[in-house]
Amino acid sequence: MSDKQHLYLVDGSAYIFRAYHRLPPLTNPEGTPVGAVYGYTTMLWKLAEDLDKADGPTHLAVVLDKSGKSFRNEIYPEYKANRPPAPEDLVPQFPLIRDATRAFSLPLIEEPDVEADDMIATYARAAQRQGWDVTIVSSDKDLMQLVGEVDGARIDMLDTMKSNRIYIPEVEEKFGVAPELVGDVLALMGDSVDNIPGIFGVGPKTASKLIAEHGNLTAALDSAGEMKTSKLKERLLEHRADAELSRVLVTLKEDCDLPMPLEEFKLDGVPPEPLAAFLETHGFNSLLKRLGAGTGSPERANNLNPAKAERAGAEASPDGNVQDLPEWPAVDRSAYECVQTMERLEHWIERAFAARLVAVDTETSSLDAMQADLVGFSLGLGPNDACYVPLGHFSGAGGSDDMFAEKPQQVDREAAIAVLKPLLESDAVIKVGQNIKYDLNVLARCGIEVAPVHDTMVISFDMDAGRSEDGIGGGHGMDELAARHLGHTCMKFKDVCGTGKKAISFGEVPLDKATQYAAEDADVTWRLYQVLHRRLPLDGATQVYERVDRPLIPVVAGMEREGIKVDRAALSRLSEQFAETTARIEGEIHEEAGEQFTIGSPKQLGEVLFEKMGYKGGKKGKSGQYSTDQSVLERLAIEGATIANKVLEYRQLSKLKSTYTDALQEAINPDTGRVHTSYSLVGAQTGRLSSTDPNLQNIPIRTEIGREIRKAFVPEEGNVLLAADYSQIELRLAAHMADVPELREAFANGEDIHARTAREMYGEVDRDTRAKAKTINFAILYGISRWGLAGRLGIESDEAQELIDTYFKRFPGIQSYIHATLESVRSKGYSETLFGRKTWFPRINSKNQAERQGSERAAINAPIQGTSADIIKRAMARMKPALADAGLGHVRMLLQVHDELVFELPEGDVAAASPVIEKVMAEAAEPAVTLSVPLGVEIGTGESWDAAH
DNA sequence: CAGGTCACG
DNA sequence: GACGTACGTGACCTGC
Repeated sequence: MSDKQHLYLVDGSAYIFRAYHRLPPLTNPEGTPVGAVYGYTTMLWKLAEDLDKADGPTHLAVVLDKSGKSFRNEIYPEYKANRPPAPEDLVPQFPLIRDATRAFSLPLIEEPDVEADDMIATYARAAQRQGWDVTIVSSDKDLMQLVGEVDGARIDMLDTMKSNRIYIPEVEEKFGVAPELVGDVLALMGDSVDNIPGIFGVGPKTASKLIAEHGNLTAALDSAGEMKTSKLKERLLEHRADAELSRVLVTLKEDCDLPMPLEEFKLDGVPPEPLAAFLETHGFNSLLKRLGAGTGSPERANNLNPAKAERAGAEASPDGNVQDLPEWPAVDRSAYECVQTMERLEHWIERAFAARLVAVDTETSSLDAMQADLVGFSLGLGPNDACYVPLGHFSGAGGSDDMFAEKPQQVDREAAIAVLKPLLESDAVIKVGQNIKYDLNVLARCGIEVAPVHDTMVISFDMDAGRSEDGIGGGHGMDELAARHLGHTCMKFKDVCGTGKKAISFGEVPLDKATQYAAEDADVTWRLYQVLHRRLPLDGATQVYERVDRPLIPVVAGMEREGIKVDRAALSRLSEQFAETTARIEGEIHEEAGEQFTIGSPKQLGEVLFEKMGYKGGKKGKSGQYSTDQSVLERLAIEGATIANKVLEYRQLSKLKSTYTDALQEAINPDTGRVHTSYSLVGAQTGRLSSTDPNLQNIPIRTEIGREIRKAFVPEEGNVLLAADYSQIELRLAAHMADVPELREAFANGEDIHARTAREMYGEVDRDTRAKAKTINFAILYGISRWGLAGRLGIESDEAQELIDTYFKRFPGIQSYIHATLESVRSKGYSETLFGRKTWFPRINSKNQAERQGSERAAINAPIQGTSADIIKRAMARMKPALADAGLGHVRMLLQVHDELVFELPEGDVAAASPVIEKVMAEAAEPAVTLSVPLGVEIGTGESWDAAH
């Protein structure tokens, strides 16, 4: 046996985070949480036991991070800037970790302003130079750079949680390159935990491939020039500097000052007294017993550690620790538990309380949260650590209420809700959902007010709106997110419930299958949260998520539950009236055409108009079909085609009937008697909400007949509807953002903005010039083109160009705003609102002109439309507390229509509520943003939505 | 399921 | 030289 020295360096800080996540929340006799300490202690115990083995330590030291800044912060202030604070029941364990180390009489290295990794690297190299072998007790990927041999002295790593050694082959397997190139791979990948940028969109796979192919980082970056056009190429070229900075950040500092010479790390056995005292203090009785016996294997010894938790910990992921995210075990649907007894349910709920963060998903009988019955719910606590709790499953025909239906063993519904409620309402436990607004509504209808919440869908939207990965798509649905971020394919709902006529409700799904599907959702949601949430600060999206969108989730859920009353009888009368009129017009059209045909078919209509009847008109689009839209028909009408006017009227009425008067009656909820829309928080790339089932954001208003439909939206007896509109908010924002003094001044003075524009452009204001100015103003907001403006104004395109030139000359701020916005979007890939909301434009540099120009127009509009959306969202989030403060807690906010909020309130409260609503809306940008224009708010009230305008 | 059309901001 | 021609949505209808 050689007398070769072998130094063990324990990465204590990394270990305790992992132990914290892995182990159950034990407490010592004093009530201090000690779960992580216990894990740490058993780990040291195990190392100490190896003392006499061949490969065991002759020297050992524990290295801890001490708070402070390292050299990395000097070159990159954002380094580790997004680290969340340590969980509050881990904080008191840090000093205990030191106590534990001292109890083992082990040297402890803890230097201010030096990171543990650098200290470990320095000691490891120093020992290696002396010909010692070194084992680094850690699984930190950054440290893998050190692995290897110099002159017969080896550095390897030991992951005690997985009990495996990491040497060159293991590193090569993980990174696809030799250890000395690991830093280059890391530089490309980046690290969201430490806030190391890397190259966005380049993950471990691409990074190792590039480095393996080109040999090093510089060569890999240089190769981008020769690559075929691709996302990757763009990213490599654009973010080269980030990668180079990252390379410096991931490089370990190997020449720190050594606070203690290596020789002092010599192990001389563990004196039993201090250790015994420590074990006793914290109630680690089984270890204490082993110590008394002088032998034994600490890893089996625990009376603190419930057997189940031990098992779960050992099988489950390393943990929720970030460095190990890619090491999660694959989704294993057989690992999920179907909870069928109260005892097991209480166990899960206890564990969820301890975990402080739980993924929640409800399974129901309907996609409509306001009609859905709760069929079951799932909880997720970690990778493959998830359960499904069936509540309303049944088999056989008749439905869950059928007394003949067979029901599997399930927890009693009311009892389950009773134990679930404290968990879901606890301030101390974060509930994570994918589109959790849905679950909020379902559960609110069960009497549970879920809070606080996170939503993986919204987090994704706030970082990645508009982004589309090649081939995968850019949506924010769970299946897509799982594919994109976890490389996992989710079980499809239709594989569980079938599709079309054969579809069954989730309650009919057998429990084993239901458990696989439902618990997987919770598992995947938990994983997505881990991956996405920590990216928020890195992507600069924390502000928008925390200050705009996250607070909005419960607010919008509440609005959906409120719904709005519609006058069914009035809608019904309109439907009848529209039916009669369309029938009459249909006859007239057929007569004029000389044949029966389907007027609602653009194909048939086009053929009748342009072939049979011989009107002139062009083909359009790839389909080769005649266009028969409004503008075409209006042109024909001017040319004397009476049939065109009839078709227009027919179209208008059949649209109003099918989309509104018929559909809205159908949409009345039988339980509440009101119409409940569903808002999508991720529907519009710009950050606007969208409304579906039914869409209450496109209720007619522009025509007299259309307004009849608005009249059917009414308050309850004794109440009124109040509509509060931002006036010209997008133009105001344009005036602010583009810094146009004339327009700012006009808004400040309360002038008619289109008239002011007309005065600036034409020198005089009349009906005609004001109308033109109005068109031009809107054209600006939407990204102008000479042809587009020409089409709208009915002028030639060179004349339109002159108008545009005049506009830019009068308002040079607008031109430079557009220029600067486009330049920024071209280089960064995204636009930004005043509140930091990003919208990505992946086609902004497309070679396809139409594609590129389309992106350019959208990119000009997005900051303005998006800022407006941010502002009204902030107003919405503040509205309820502001009203409550004014003693108006009963005022109900019902609808949002982009620049308008609709409320229902007792008539007598209008005078008190109006100024509160106006103030909240007018001041909604503050204090985050101070606008140079006032935000005007117009308020109206009435006995219908129409009357409130 | 895509395309055309049209309702809204 | 052709491309399409104002931004953002959702619902309904027809016809493949």
